[in-house]
Amino acid sequence: MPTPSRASLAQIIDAGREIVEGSGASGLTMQAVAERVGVRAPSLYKKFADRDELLRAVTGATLEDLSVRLESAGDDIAELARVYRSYAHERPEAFRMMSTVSMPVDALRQPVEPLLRACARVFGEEDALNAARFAVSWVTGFVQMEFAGAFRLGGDVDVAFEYGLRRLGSGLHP
Amino acid sequence: MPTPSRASLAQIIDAGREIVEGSGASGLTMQAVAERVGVRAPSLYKKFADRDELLRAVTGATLEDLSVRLESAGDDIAELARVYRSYAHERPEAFRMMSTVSMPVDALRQPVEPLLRACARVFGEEDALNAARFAVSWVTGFVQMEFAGAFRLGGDVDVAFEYGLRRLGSGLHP
DNA sequence: ACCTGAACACCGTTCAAGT
DNA sequence: ACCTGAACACCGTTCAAGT
Repeated sequence: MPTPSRASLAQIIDAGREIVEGSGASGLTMQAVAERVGVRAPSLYKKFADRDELLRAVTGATLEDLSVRLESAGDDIAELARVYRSYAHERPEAFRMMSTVSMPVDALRQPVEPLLRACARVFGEEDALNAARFAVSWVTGFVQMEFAGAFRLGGDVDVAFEYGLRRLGSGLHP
Repeated sequence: MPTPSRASLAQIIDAGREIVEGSGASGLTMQAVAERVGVRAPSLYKKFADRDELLRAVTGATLEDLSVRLESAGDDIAELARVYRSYAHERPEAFRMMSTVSMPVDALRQPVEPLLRACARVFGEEDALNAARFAVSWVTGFVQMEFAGAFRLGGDVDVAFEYGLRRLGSGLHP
């Protein structure tokens, strides 16, 4: 007779996200997820082809989370960058996975949407994509180097970020 | 009686770099390195405390490599960025490790030196550090998103890079 | 001094057998 | 239908025993 699955997909993903926040991506093992969800590791293969698919699902949830955050950030490019960075500070491990786990294109479309809109408003449709790529490259790189400890040798990092935001502004406004 | 070690530190690191280029960081196992160097895995622990230390050594070699490249790139910020990106394209896996493996501060000092000099020349000592961080954040983020496949949804990536370089220029020149 | 086999704990993954 | 124990291949790491 049909048996309902003991752990829903959403439950598994949530468990995964909690583990990531606590022990990083390397702590996200099939066994750890299974245990937290009250099941044995092999059962997870009913929902995910392999660990990589689970990583993608967890990262996908992070991207959706971030999207919501950015949506409610308004139309200002600088403000979007600040919200992006503060999200990264809030969930450093999840943030890392965004650039570590290779995601399908569709998952990346949504979170860039707000920035794309902001850029289109300021520069017109034509330059929007290039401008958005410029901005997103800078902010992503900044946070990543910050996390990598590359900004440890002097100067205030928050000041450097605001400096960058100003430069971004004058870089984008012709 | 004293026995000379069968695999030098340099040989091990070189073996590691070759493996990385072929199979990525995840392929850089103690066993794979040991085999390529003609020794058993436990022997490697004579030279490295653990796998992480080996990863750092390999990444350190990459950073030195990159430094040499950048040194011979001249004093132009845009040119430095181009050289940086082309190095990343040449050794994508090694490049990934630069932001994945957590490195000691000292290892990061050398490769930024040329950019720092270029920025000091253009903006003076005072703004050099902030300007360098702005530039390095952008170019690092750009290449990383390029590798992550974030730039797959339209537009030419090379064009976007040159666009970014122009924006970087007008962003940095007040 | 350096190297090794054997062992341990821990992975991901498969699959036949259970309900 | 879903779940599981057992098994396999593969890790990192330790250590006593070999030369």
